Amino acid sequence: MDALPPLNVNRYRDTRCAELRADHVGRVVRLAGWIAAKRDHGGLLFVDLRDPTGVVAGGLVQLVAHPDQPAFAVLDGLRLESVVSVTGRVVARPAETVNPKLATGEVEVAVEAAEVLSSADILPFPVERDSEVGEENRLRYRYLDLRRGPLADRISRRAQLASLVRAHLSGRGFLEVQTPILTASSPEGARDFLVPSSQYPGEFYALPQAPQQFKQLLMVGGIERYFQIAPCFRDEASRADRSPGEFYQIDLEMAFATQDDVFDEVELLMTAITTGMSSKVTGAPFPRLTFAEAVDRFGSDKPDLRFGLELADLTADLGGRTELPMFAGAPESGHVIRALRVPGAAERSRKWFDGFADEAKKVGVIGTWLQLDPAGTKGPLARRLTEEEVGQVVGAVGGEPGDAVLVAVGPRLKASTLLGDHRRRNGRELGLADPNHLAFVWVVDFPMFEQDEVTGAWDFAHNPFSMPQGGLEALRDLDPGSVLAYQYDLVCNGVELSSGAVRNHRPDIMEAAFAIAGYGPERIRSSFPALWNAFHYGPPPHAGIAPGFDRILMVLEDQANIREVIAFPLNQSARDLLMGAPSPVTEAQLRDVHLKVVPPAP
RNA sequence: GGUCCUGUGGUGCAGUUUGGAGUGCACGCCGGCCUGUCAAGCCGGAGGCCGCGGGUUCAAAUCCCGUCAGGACCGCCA
Repeated sequence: MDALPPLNVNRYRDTRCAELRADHVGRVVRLAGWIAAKRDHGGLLFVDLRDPTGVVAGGLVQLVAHPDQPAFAVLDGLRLESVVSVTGRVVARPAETVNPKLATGEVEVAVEAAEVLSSADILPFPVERDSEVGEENRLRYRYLDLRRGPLADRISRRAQLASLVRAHLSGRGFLEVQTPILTASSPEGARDFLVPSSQYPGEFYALPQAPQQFKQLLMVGGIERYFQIAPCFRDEASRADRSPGEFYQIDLEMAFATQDDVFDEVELLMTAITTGMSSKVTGAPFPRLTFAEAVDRFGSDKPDLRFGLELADLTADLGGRTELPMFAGAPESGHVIRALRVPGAAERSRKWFDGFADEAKKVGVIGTWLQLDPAGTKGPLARRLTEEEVGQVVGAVGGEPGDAVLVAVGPRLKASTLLGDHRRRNGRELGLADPNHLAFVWVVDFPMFEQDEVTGAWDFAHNPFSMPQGGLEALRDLDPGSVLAYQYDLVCNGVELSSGAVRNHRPDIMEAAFAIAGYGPERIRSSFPALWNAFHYGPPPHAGIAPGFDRILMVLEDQANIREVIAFPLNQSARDLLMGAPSPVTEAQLRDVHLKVVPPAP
């Protein structure tokens, strides 16, 4: 049990539930808390009192009231979750009634007096009982959900993570700097949340999507190492691991630093976090995969490395060699033939396999398969390939009787990620991933540019401020598609925890990069004036990263949904069911900020 | 912007596939009994526009269309 916080002894209480042990027997104590449960025997009333220490920390004690005391009627008349202050004597429980499930189970408090501090209405859902409750209700009555142990525990772990991060990074010489919440809208990235200015009609602040430009400006300002547990705001759709609206990053940046320097610091930080907050196994240094390897071997830029099931490449073996046009023509059209083993899937329904083929079709890939039925290989490929070729496919993926082999033919990224999605889903369904392992991996060497499929135009694949590998020469001499960026992701158990980069601090290289993306220098100047100007007054080379604070906690706490590690989250559609946000405002408020609402056309 | 899943007393579910009386389970709520429970037990009771609107049908919780709400995913998230 963690140490209890200091106690203010006052008229409400002089002792906490979690403190009560056998050596308190005989003492008269005053406790305050919530009525967690009542067991009424007519001539005897048991009340479980839960105080703010919480059930998780053992803050639950049994009170006993007898009908000859006035306290009996007081407690008997209260609903669950009412708040009381009770005075009574700590007594040892008879040996046969000791409750080993309670930390305080050797004793109970014989109530002499009870004062009602507040009484509760009928509850919208059971608070104490460990039952499933719909998430809508949990969000609407978040304060009741917080009283239930698990969420409260995660919120307390969140605080622990925050102080651990601060202590560690401060100890490593990082300076915590707060950056503005009201700033300027930036043309890149997600949609901004806008805040209208009352002083300047028609002008707006924006909430920062990340303190990206500020942290780079801090580098120019001579701060050598910066960090912040930074709120980030993006007006974008949510996912299970992506909170709509707002989230937190452990934002950090280092001057005169290389990619390896950032990796070293982050490995120290992550190790401090995992050893301090988890019994899960991990090890530094973290392995590194290039983006290309990650896609080729795992079909994902955020692979879960806790299990194998690597993709096999059959392009060289089967491409151009068979009678099948879809295979035969693959190499010359620049397509790949990739295969994934799905353990034990030979007997899956036709619908399941057809579903795979449909998914493939949707992304412009041919999806086909083999079913390694012990009685004979089935599936469309079995009929079309020679026995030797079937053997090649099976051998490449390590297929065993009873498995299925999914095969995708198409453009490299699309064919691979299609199979990568199945790898991830099957890994989850089959329980292949060791839940006690944290498989960190650096994914490095992301491409600098990507090409629009339709127009053929090049654009930045990720952060336009990343330093291209090879600098000016690479931008000048290489095909844009083969320029790599000093851009990296930290991935753990299939979750993208952070993204970072060595920044491009050189205006000349920046101009060259923007030129490839079709932008003139005036575009940089008008879009990022502060950074552009600052970079003309001696910016140091710098690099950084921003691990997602909420996501780290999700992984540590084994939560599938990010709302489970946030005290007051928005729901999937970015509504706050508790506070009722967003909400209309008055005409007067709109006038103040010079806005008129135009309802969307029906 | 799109696809899919869900919506049944206060809560969590079953019933929907194959239309036939609001039929059921657990918890909670109200009342009664009960002196050792700890998910207390026993007896009784109240509580429902089956999310909402429209359609098909002799008949709709059930089938169809629309809509609203919650969730998962795609797009999106430099």
